[in-house]
Formats: sequence, C-alpha cells, structure tokens
Amino acid sequence: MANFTRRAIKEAFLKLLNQRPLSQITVKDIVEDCGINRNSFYYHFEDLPALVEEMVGEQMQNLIQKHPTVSSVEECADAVIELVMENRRAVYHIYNSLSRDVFERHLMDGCGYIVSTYLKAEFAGKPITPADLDALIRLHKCACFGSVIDWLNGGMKDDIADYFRRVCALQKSGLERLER
Amino acid sequence: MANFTRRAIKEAFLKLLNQRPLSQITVKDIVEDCGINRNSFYYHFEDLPALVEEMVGEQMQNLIQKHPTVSSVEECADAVIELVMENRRAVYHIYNSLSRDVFERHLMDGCGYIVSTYLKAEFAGKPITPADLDALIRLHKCACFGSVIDWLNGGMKDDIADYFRRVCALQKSGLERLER
DNA sequence: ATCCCCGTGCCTGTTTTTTGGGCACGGGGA
DNA sequence: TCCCCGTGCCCAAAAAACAGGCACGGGGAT
Repeated sequence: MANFTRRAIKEAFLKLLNQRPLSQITVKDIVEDCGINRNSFYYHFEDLPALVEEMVGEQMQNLIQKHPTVSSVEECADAVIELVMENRRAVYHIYNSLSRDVFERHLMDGCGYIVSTYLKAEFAGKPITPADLDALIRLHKCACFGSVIDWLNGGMKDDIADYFRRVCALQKSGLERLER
Repeated sequence: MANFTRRAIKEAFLKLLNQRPLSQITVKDIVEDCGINRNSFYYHFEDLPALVEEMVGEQMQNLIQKHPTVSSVEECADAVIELVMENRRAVYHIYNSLSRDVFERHLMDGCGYIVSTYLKAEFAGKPITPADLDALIRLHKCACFGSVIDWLNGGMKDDIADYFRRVCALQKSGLERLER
C-alpha cells in the first residue's frame, strides 16, 4: 500500500538532478544514494527514462492537485511558477537533456489542464461556442507553456514572474474584450 | 539495508507527537498515517513504548553526532537547546507522559556525553585528579539536564536560552577559578 | 585496432518485509 | 452487563529487496 522504496528512489533522483545534469546520473548513483540494491530499482522502474517519465508526470500532478481551484490568470501563473522555481536546477537539467520532450509534453499538458479548468468555469453560461472556447484555451495554454520555455532558453536568468505578468495582462485584456 | 518503512513509522510518530499527547496516539494512528499494515508496525517494534525508547534515543544520538566537537560551554548549551526547540511540542508531550523516565534518562546521558567530551578535552594535561574531573563532569551534566527539566516544568514559557546562559556563566566562572 | 572498464538490463533463486485475516484479552463507555 | 475498540500475537500468502551472475555495448586507454 505504501511504497517507501519507490518514493525514496524518486527523492534521491530529484536530489541528484538538483546537483548535476541528467547525463551524469546513473542508476548506480541513485541506488547508492538511497542505499538499496540495484535490482530493486529495476523492480520498480523499467529503466532511467521510465523514472524520468514518472517523476515529471508526478510533479505535474502534484502541482495540479495543489491548486485545485484556480480562479484567475494570476493564480494560474503562480501555480506553474511555483513548481518550476521549487526545483529549478532539476528542471533545467531535465530540459537540457535527451528527456526534454518528456518535460515539454507534461508541461504542456499541465498548462492545458490548469488553463482549461479555469477558462471553462469562467465562461460557464456565457455566450461562446465550444470551438471558440477550445481555441481560447489552446491559445492561453501555449502562452503559458511558451513563457516557461522562453525563460529556460534564456538560462533562467530573467525573472520568470515577468514573463507571466505580461502573459497575464494579454490574457486579461483579451478576456475582457470577449466578455463585452 | 535501507529500511524505509521503519523510518516512515518514526517520522509519522514524531509528526503525531508534535500534534497531541502521547496518551492520545495509538498504533493504529501511526500505521494509518503512513498507510501501512498494523502488523508491519509490530514487525519492527515490540510495541509503542519500544518505539518511544528508540525514537528518544535516536534523537539524542543525532544531536551528539551533529555536534562532534563541542569546544565551549556555549556550544554545549546550543546543542541541547537546538534539539529541544526543534521538536518542542513532541518533547513536551513525551515529558508529560508515562514515558517521562525514558526521556529523562536519554537527556541525562546525552548531556553527560557532551559535557564529558568537552571537559575532558579542556582539562587534558592540566593538573586535576580523575576523581575531581568526574565530579566536575557530573555537576555540569546535572546543571545542563536540570535546566531543561526546569524549563519544561515551567511550561516552556520562558526562554530556555536564559536558563542556559546562567548555567554557562556559572560553569565558566567555576572553570576559570579551577584553572587558576 | 584491441583490450578493458564500467554501466546497463535482465535472469535465477533466496531472504526479508509487508500484507490480510483472524484470535483472545482487557479497559472503558453506554 | 454488554459492546466497542485497541492491543499483541498468530498464520500463511504475496510483495519486495536481496545477492550473484551474465551478455551486451560504449568509451577510454594502450
């Protein structure tokens, strides 16, 4: 029911990922860090890429469950910023690795879920066609996603909140125009 | 090699102990908190008192290993204060329970170890008889121990650092007199 | 080019740990 | 008085972790 070893593996991996690039982390490193047998790793995970896949997906899930009721574009941004900043070194190392696609996929899905939840509630009962709503969701999802990517490409040197503030402003003005 | 369940039990117990009195914590509460089977608890620990015994002893060990080289009465006091304050609610609940004796025994031993290590190094090569040194250690050990007890009896309302500052002053003046 | 080291992924079998179910006991509340 | 609940313990089954070994492939050193 409670798989502490599995959790320990993930924690060790996240810890190591906060220290160095993914390419410099081996299965051996992970199992030695949490003092378990190497076979135990393979009992729980297919291989290292599978661990990456689960880790990234799980972190995104945590983010979503942590903010069940996003009720503004600002809160929406805060949620994403929170996750990215909390493990910014790990995020950086995953992004600049062969697993970039895994990260981008989950980030896109995560942004999509949050934005979609918020916008669907926002437009409930208002005169908008499903197609228009979907397009709106896609637009804002991509804006959200792109802001993170842009920030990562810039070496995370800029204030990510800045990117999001601009995105939020655009979203708000766009929404207000729609609602008129 | 790595027993995560055992650790999880201790963490859950410490967490609960920071929330409510020992008398209101059952084995069931603990296993439910970390989502394991009740039998798994009994696999690792004889019963709840055994868990208390190990927990308290372990915390004291952590404290000692965290401060391997105490080189002044102040540092000695800081070490003890650190442990007590970090889990002050848990300490309070253990102290005000049927396991008070367990806590006092380990606290006394812990104070003894730290004080002894420090004083033996301090008086190395100086003219003092082993009997006098032992008496000195016992005196300071008890002063250290008693300060914590006194603070706990006062409902932890006062600043524990105050108690220790006074103890430290006495220790220092006593030591200086001896060294002259 | 060859050898060698190292990490990988997987296999076998064994041991340890966790689980689910059930039992008798005792204390406390209805 | 009965009943509920937590306890401590038992058993057998399932899950998990272990030790040890093997073939493969990449990369560095000679």
